[in-house]
Amino acid sequence: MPKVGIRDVAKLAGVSTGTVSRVLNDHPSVTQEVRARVSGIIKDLGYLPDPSARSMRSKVSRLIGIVIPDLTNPFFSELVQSAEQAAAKHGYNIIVMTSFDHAAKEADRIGQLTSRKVDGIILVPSNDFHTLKLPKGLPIVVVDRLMPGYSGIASDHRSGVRLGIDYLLKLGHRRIGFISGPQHSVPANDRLKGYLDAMKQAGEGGRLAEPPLIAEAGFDYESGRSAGNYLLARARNERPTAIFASSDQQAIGCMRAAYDLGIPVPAALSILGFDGIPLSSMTIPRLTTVKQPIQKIAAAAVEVLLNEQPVPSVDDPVLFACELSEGETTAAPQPD
Amino acid sequence: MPKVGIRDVAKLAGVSTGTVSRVLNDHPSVTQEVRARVSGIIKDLGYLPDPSARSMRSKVSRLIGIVIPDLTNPFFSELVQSAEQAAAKHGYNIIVMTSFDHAAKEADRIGQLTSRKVDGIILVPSNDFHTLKLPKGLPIVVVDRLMPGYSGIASDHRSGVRLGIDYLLKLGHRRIGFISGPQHSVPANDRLKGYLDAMKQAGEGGRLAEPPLIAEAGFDYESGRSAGNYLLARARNERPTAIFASSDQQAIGCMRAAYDLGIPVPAALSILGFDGIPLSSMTIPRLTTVKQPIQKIAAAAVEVLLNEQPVPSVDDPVLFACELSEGETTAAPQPD
DNA sequence: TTGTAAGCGTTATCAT
DNA sequence: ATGATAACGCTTACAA
Repeated sequence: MPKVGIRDVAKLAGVSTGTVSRVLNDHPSVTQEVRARVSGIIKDLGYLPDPSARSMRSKVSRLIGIVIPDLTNPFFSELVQSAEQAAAKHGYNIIVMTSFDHAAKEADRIGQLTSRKVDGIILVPSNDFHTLKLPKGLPIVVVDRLMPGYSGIASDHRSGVRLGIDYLLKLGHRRIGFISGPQHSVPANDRLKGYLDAMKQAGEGGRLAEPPLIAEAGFDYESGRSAGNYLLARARNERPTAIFASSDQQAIGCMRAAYDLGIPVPAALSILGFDGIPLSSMTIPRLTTVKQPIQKIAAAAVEVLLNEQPVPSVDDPVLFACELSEGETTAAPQPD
Repeated sequence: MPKVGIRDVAKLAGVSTGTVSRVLNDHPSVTQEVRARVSGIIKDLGYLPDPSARSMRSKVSRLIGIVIPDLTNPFFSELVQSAEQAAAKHGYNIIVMTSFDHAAKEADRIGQLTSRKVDGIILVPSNDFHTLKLPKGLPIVVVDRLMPGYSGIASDHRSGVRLGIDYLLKLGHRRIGFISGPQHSVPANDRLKGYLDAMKQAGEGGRLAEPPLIAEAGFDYESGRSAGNYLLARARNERPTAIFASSDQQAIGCMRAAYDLGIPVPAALSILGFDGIPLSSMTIPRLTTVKQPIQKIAAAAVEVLLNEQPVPSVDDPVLFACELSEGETTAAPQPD
């Protein structure tokens, strides 16, 4: 069966290819009657416009690229899935690419997407993003790890952390430890700032966050575990009664550390995570965590790229509020 | 800066556009000298061929579609990531789509990919795949959940399970429970068969697998948990000393159930998972599991689509061997 | 409102 | 081995 093209449709409908094209693109200047007839024929013939030909003329590919550091990270896979959903609603499709947090790979991926003529790119920059020059002229929205100078969308990490700290304070904790993320990570720093702010404001009541109560680490499980070991390796009345981790994976690593040290959670140690990945509700005990609104972020990113939402100003990113998800790893502290 | 096209390259190189095109496509009939000169100009000008124009003429999009039930499932996200890697090596990109295990959505996605003119589709069918008609003429390789009548690539679930059972038998277990996957799932059934085979063969030594030692469940955490509860809700000398789950998530749910019942793992109960997702090494204690060779599967799928590997015959799928990953959830059984 | 026709940037055919 | 040129299937001025 010879493939059916726009001409076949035109011929059968008794109109010109131009009119068919107008119907295809919802151009207003087509009679209801003609539109109906043409649409009918299109359906009957099962005609599908060739996206390459379309894109070549119109310069619109209906493709969105998304570049993330690691699809294996549940946070990012949920982000991609949400973006796919949002894009599909608008007739767009998603090309995924992984940068492995490697700036060179990332630049390469972005180049590929550019030459693919995608209509926009959703980018979660690699951690050494500073090396990166983004192509001008192609709409790019930076997500999660905001970059100065580019419009971005993310959770409000800072106030999200505050949410968590306030919760711990309310439970009665005073020696609250913090596992921060990697030094150069923007969200990691925002979270750290949130912690410092909140502790400072807690003032005399909350013991000042001294460096010893802060451990720097990667966002991963193993780093969380060793950070936990570090924070817990001191006398009982010196060590934190609660630890706030910058990621759920860290928090789970920290649970492991506590377990290995024979410190019961939450009886002798409360642990709080950040992200709200599905995994967080599968641990034993279930992790209490600050949940990021991933779907909102993804939907907003897509809408910005499709101009359904104003492009956020370069120095004023769109931030979505986090919410606390109570699990079983937090409780009131034991007296010393 | 006016975009640089093939003509610009041709002009500067003092050749025709045809020759440039030949260089672009590694056509053999181009002098080394000319090829070098043209390539140089291409680099200098930063010329990137327009994929739409290319695709329109050549009918090749250098795009591969991948349709999976759920990107949030770590098994599938690793599959997608591996496929992206493999495709990139060949200059191909990946369009991801999620079916949410919904046949209608799945059909829609496949339709989209078809009209996108992707060069091939990697499909993990939804669980009610029987409703599905795959388009003829477009290379499709079915992965993981094999479908009778389509060429497929997967792990050898059956012998993978056997691997696990043999391991448990060797540890001394005889009452080995099994949490199966959903009834209509092909891999679930393969795993179940593997279990029945192995137990049968264990013969007198291994107690015959009666229905009560088998619990049917979804692949998810919650199902695993209730299946675990079911299997463990009996007198100590009646209940299994080891449970083999059909997925890691089930196994983790089962760990949870055991924990809630006060049954220590692995002292009083060994638990074995299946899949080998990253999560499996993060549990407390670390899960022993049968690991699927996801990367091999993804790479093979891509190569089949690109004709770099023979298309597996319709009734003889390519199966890759699993391997056992020893964790801390398995040990010799306690005497009754 | 609708038809006509000129491209869009390549690749492929046919000469040379 | 290379050049000239006609498609590829559609969108979009411009005309009618």
